[in-house]
Amino acid sequence: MEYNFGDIEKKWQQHWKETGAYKVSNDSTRPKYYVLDMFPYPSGAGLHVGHPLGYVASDIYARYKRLKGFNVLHPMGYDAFGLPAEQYAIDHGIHPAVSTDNNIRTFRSQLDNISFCYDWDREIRTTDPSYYKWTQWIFLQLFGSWYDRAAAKAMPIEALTAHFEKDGNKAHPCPGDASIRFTAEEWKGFGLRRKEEILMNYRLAYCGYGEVNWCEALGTVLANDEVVNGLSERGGFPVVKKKLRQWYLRITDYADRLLAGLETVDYSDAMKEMQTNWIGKSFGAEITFDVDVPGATAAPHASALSTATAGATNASSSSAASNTKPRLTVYTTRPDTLFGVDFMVIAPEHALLDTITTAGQKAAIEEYVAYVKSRSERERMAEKKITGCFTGAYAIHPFNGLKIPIWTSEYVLAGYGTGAIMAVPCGDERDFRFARHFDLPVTNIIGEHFNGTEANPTKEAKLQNSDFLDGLVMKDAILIAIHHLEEKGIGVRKVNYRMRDAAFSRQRYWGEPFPITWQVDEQSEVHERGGAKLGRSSEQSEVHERGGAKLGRSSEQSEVHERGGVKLGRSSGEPEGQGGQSFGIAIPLDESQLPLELPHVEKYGPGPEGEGPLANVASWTSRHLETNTMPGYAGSSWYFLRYMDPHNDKEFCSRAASDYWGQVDLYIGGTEHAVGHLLYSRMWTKFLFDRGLIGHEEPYKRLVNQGMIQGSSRFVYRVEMRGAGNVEELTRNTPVFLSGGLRAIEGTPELHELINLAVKEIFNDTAIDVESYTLSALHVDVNIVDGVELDIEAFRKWRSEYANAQFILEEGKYICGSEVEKMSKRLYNTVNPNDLVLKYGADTFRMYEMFLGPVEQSKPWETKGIEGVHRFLRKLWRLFFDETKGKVWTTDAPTNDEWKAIYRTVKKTEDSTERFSFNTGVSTLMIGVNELHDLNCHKKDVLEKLLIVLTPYAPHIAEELWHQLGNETSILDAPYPQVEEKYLVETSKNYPVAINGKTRSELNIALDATQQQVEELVLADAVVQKWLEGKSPKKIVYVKNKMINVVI
RNA sequence: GCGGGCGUGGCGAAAUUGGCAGACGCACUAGACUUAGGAUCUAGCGCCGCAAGGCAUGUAGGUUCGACUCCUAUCGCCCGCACCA
Repeated sequence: MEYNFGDIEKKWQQHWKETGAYKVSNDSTRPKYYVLDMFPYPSGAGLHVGHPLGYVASDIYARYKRLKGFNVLHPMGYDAFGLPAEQYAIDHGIHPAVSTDNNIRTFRSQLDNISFCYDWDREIRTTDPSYYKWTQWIFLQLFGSWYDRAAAKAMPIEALTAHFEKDGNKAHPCPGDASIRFTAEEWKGFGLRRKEEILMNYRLAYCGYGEVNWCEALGTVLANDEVVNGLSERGGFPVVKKKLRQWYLRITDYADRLLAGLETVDYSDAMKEMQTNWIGKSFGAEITFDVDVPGATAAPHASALSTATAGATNASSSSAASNTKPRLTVYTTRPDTLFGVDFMVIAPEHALLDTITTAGQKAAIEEYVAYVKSRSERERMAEKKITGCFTGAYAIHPFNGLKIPIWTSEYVLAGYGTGAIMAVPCGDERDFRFARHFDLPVTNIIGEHFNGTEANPTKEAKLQNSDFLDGLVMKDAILIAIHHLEEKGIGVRKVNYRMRDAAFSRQRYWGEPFPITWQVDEQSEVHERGGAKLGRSSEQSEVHERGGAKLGRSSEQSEVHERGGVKLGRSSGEPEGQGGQSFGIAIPLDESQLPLELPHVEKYGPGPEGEGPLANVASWTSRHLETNTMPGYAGSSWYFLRYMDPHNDKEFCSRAASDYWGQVDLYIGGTEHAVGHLLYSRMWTKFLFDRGLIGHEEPYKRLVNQGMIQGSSRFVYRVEMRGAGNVEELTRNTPVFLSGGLRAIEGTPELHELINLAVKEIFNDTAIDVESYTLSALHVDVNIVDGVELDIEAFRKWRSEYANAQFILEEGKYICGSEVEKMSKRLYNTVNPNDLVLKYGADTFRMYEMFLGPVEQSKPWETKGIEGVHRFLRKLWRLFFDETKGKVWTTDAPTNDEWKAIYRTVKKTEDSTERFSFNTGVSTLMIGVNELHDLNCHKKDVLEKLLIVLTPYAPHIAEELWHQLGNETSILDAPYPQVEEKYLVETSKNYPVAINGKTRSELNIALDATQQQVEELVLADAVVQKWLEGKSPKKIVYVKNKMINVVI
């Protein structure tokens, strides 16, 4: 009886399906365990062998936990909204719903082939209205909530209006615009529109204008983590800054808790580090300096910047508009260096720039600002030139009254801190280079720690030239400096975050519609002018002038800092006029109107004014519905909850279900979601927790990041020749390839001669004489190469131009070159799991994926090695059945050695599985089978235990043999074997005996031997005697159950 | 530049707490069985050496009776961040 994996696997897959073997109940007395794979996007390309790595690992663990008696939730579904489907629709005219459906089918069949233990009754798709109904519902909860900073949790917006009615917003400063201040009386006096504008500045999901990452080619806005080096992550298209009306999530209010929560979860240090960096919390102070503008009395005129960007109206809020002297606020993490300030630098977009520029410097500043505008994001990132321009103005040092020149330079970013810095060249590298470049004097406040040629960012130096801070160690001076600043009323302690609020809308079709309608009241000019154009008017809104309440807060990258007076500029060449407008009142749909279904469209082009395609749908715009859709991460931010209660049409997830399943115990996925998906879903979870909708505030208890499977490319070497006998022409139609091993003698006369002879023979023409040749390496499909040996016939069929290819072989074979590269269709090094499952079976495939190496490590794929794993399964089979003799297993009682072998295997496999060391798990099973084979053991009692521990790795063969042994129930629920330690107890051990740390001999000694007994035995040993050469040892180290070391 | 990770045979790797380096597998070599072998089995397989033995975990030091493991420096590769004040 042979191991016929094809039939066996088909049979059991069918059986498990019919018996609902993977169905999971929420009602169980067993302890729960939740294993989750990161939500896949079903791409059109299908899976290659790299994709299922994490799925196999989580599947093994889920099956293992089940055998261990847990009620295991292990679901799968599809994050199916997204750009590629829409891009495909644009290119091929196929509706995203259709292509997505096709992709899911392909995906599913590939998954089924590998036999995962998913409960498919719980499958979810983000594109399903019964799913996105609840995405919309959660959005409405976010919209209807604000973050109470005092209580450090999200609260319903009604609680906020109650505060306003009572005390105004004194106790709850506006997170969106700190300049908004009002009393209870004023609040009551505001009209509806004004009230809504104010509330919008508090909501956790809010609408505003801001600079966003706009990708023209994709026609959409991208989140920060979707932009790589100024290009879109998908497709690599250029990304520019553009102002658009956007929805945002106020994730910044959760920054501290997202940071603190990392202490409570089991993620890799690298992952925690990435998230921590992304959040970018820093401590420091904001310091305000008086500014002296020589010769300035006249009202500010239109500056270079505001001319270039008509939308930049924020200047109206800057101090320029008032009659008071201008003041400059900087953010610094090093207030201890206050006396080392030699100049100030403000961002070229800084609102104060026009105001403080002196008449004499005006032309120079205009020229500089124009230069900065001309530089693209990419250029700024690529070449870090030192540039800048003096404004003519001076800041006044608050303690010593010195005049500090104010410069502007692009190295200071408008989006971080206050958009202005105090430059301390002796302690900051960039400041120092700037000072050097412009020949500015450098004050040394750290004495010998500063060598005059290089800044020293130390915190350990004792301060000098620093007035009241003199003699203090810098790190101690920080708090003292802040204290003085606060006392003087010119500075304030300040925590800053690098993270920005998350842009939460896309100008696209294939996403969740926002359950929002826009009401445009009688006061709104937008209404009169734009009708359904929903605030895309190209002219200025009057809101600013009227109320000064700006909704124009923050994109993810460039934030409007009202207090610091930074205004947002725009790159030149963009349409004007969307800055800081209002856009009517956002009215949430009633819960009963959900889901707001995505209407069918035939065309996917942008709306009349650059909105998403929904703006072209009359039935949509007539209802004044929001035309943006939600971004890819909306549906994936809470999906792990839906799996717990997937068919609930009353709630997103019942509290009973989420309390039962709780956190995801094990979450497996790639690192690419480190700062995107993981932060967003952590925030959503905290929000749902705050609002009492779930009982835990971290979604994923343990996160494991699988490594990437790289491709192992194969190359053939085409020989291009010149010479007599028309060889060039001949080899053009009949390409000649040189076996890779022969490259070792490239350039030698031997190879030249070899090629010459070979070509003469190939073309049967003695007139041919090769004068020179070059080799060019070409990628060849790895699937027609066995290890490194090319299948010549398959190669000739691979491409028509190689149909009559000729080969110069070595030892009758064509050997390919190889190189590890990214796995990619383009490099012909992708391998489809389907092919391997067909050839070796799913069990072999699963085990080989694991056998490759540690799950978390990246490693290249080598198909050849799969045969070792396959041989192992066949060897296992032969413990039960012989090809000719048939059944060989018996019910005889096992010997002690056999028990020992099996229990050792059980113990080590369990240990490996528990540690996620699946590669050693597989090798332990191999060792076990090898041992049983050597013992010639075919005993049922032993083999049964082997099968159970094998089940998570190779379920089909385990189930088949389990039944062959006469079992009636499924092995999937068999009890995991208990190790009987008595068989593993040893009475003696073969100790390695080392001389000076080097193993020289071996001695079998009883485990309970004493030091003295051991010393006697060791000294009696012939090998030790030899090494001692008659001397007596200095010392004999004896570590029980480990080793013996004789020190001479 | 900053942060994190990793360097072990021809290859993928193992060594869980500082205790026999290279388990397990691929590839390779020799042999057996066989009509056949891309099946199976047996043996070998880090490097140098006939051997005794020596040398070996990127490199150089250190701690220790003992170091792949800990410490210091250095080189290389991978990942993340990158004017963050």
